[in-house]
Amino acid sequence: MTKKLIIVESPAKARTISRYLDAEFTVLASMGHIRDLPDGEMGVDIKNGFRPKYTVSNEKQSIVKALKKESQSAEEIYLAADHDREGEAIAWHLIEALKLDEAKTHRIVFHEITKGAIVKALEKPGKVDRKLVDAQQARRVLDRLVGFELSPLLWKKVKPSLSAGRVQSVAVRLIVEREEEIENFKSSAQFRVNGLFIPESENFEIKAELDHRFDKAEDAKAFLEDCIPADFTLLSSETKPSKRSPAPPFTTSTLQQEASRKLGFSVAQTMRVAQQLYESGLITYMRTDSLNLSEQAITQAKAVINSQFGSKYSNPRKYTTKSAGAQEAHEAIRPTDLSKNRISGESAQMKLYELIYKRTLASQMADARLEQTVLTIGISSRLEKFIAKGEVILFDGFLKMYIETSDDEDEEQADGLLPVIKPGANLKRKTIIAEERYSKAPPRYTEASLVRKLEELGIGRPSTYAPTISVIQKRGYVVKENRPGISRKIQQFMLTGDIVKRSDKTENSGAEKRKLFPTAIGSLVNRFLLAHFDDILDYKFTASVEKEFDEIAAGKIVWNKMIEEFYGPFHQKVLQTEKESGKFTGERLLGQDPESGKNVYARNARYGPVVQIGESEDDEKPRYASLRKDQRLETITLEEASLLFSLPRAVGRFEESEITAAIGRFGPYLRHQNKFYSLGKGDDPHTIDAERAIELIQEKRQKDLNRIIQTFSEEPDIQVLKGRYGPYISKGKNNYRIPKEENPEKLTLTKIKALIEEQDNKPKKTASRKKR
DNA sequence: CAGTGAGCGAGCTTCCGCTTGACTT
Repeated sequence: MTKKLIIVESPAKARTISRYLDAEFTVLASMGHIRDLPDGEMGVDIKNGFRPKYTVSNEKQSIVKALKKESQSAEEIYLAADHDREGEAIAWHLIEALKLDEAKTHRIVFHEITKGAIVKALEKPGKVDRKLVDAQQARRVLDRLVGFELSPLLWKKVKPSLSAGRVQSVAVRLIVEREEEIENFKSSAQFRVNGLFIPESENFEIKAELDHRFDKAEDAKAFLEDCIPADFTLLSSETKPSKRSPAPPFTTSTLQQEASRKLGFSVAQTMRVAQQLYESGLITYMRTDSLNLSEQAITQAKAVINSQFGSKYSNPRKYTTKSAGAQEAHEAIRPTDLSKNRISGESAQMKLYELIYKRTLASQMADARLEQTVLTIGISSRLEKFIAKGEVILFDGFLKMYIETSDDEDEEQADGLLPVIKPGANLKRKTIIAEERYSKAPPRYTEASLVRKLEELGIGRPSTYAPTISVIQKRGYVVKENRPGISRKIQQFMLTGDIVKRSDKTENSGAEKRKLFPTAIGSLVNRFLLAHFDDILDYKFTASVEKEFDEIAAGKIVWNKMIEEFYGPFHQKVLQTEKESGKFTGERLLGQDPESGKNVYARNARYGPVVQIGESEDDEKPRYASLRKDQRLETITLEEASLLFSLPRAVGRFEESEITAAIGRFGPYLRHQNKFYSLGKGDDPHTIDAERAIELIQEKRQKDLNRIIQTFSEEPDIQVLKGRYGPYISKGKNNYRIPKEENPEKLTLTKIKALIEEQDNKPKKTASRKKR
């Protein structure tokens, strides 16, 4: 009975649209692309104009079948995939795979899901733009050729199962190069001087910083001493108005960044929660690069702001996208109903919704008006000046709703209100402090800041940011980790009363939380690819091929011609690298071992980076030692290598057995009678002596003894122990729960055996189902 | 959990960009 069929990409969209239309319309979803290149082979006929071989994957079979059935009975078919390159291709694949009759098939597009927009789109149907489809084919084939020729090369030259691609390899490069920048960064210290002053006849402290920083401690100290007899006078007081504007509404990338900074969400978590909100109809589509808000949203925002804060807080705005390669098929991410300021549901959903709600409304609010005041304070004994900066909010505007955060950790913050005082006024000095401050290396990437960088370079799309971040971690190129910083001494001089006192302190610097670090294999693959395929690893590669895709879409060049021009030289390089270069281990000659005179190398081996004494070809096997986690193949020195070879080291004897010290996967440890004892921060495996080692062993034994609740002479394998999560039963390497109602001290051996039996046989409890 | 590091050779791995469930734990 259906007469008209509309096909969109997402089922949530299909549901909404069908609500707006009469029963003569059926709206179905294609669930994204319905066909693609096959999984297990290249699927591109290189000799015949790069003709792609498209297949319908198993998981899409049932969708295609359903769409086909419905389309055969429909009088008119409207293909309403997104209005961008991929959407156009989806529409074309639908025609091909469903064998649609061109005469009754139409292409329609809309950028917001409102009744008006859909009706308007239906009124002027068009045809699929084959040139745009060709541009998509070029994109698809290029990515396949690059990925499926470079990856096998890596399997041969570096390690099996690795991968390379236009997007992921650049993401890894960014992280490797940032690490190198940090490694090469030379931190320098300068003395910053801050003073507290009180104006005459005022009861107010002014914090001011000196307009000069001192390189040397003695200069900083001399300055403070000069300040002892000095008079302080206000030289000038300048006030000027300023304003601050709200941030635009969210795109995928900015949502990921803010959710990471404000809520601590990973990129994948943000997308998972956003998807839930989208499917519940609470927000618009979450994979978008558009800043656009629909007319209806802007109107509703205005009404909500007017009624909640008054009309002077409202300032309807339209934002335009600046980011490279944006395709703008959707709206910005916003609540579907701006009158709903909170939702019920899981905590993560509520938090993310609130973030989106506030950001959207704030983007439609008035600028904040501020007044900035700068006071300049002169010193009678010196030429330098103290500067105090103050900022007062005259009108809060959007700040009432939302304040965007920044990645920059130590942004200068202006103080609040400063008193009105006249130039020429005298000020009393309270304390002046000169403190050493070290310059900071560039920050390591977080998942979200890496996404921002990729977007800036025009690499990847909203739908691939999260998968890309996860694939480079899955391949082992990159790890997300916390790392402790190092504490260092800070020199500080303080002037109070008439005395300059030295008062040093320590600060912890360089501690990292959930940051991305390159692994040994990540750095190695990056070096290999850069050495042979620097053009593809070029940060501008995507931008330059995108330009050609645009030319294909404009009909200026033919798609397979463009691919041909790329593939020729690329494939030559693949062949040449395959033939001419051997296995790539990143081998470096560090020098000679002073004992044997043999060569010392650093290289990547089967289980990761090692240092090696002697040649692999020699009859006598080389000696190996693994690198520590904080050491890198590219930078390790001969001295560091010889230190690694000094482990495992014999420390002494205890109870007739040898104690050895070494560094393992979990840090430094002692080994004695096949038992392991972790070394803490205070002990170094290279220098620890027998006395200290025995002390540690006995400490650990005592601790273990305290853990024992029950043992059984007839079954030495079985023990009842106190653990981190309460008492438990241990048998060999397995652990077993003790039911709450049992007293662990009184458990009999028979009862224990029954518990073990019971838990061995019963599969683990299934987790409670997720509510929907 | 605290080791390994060679080579043989079969059979496997891999890209990016659209979109959701259907599977476990």
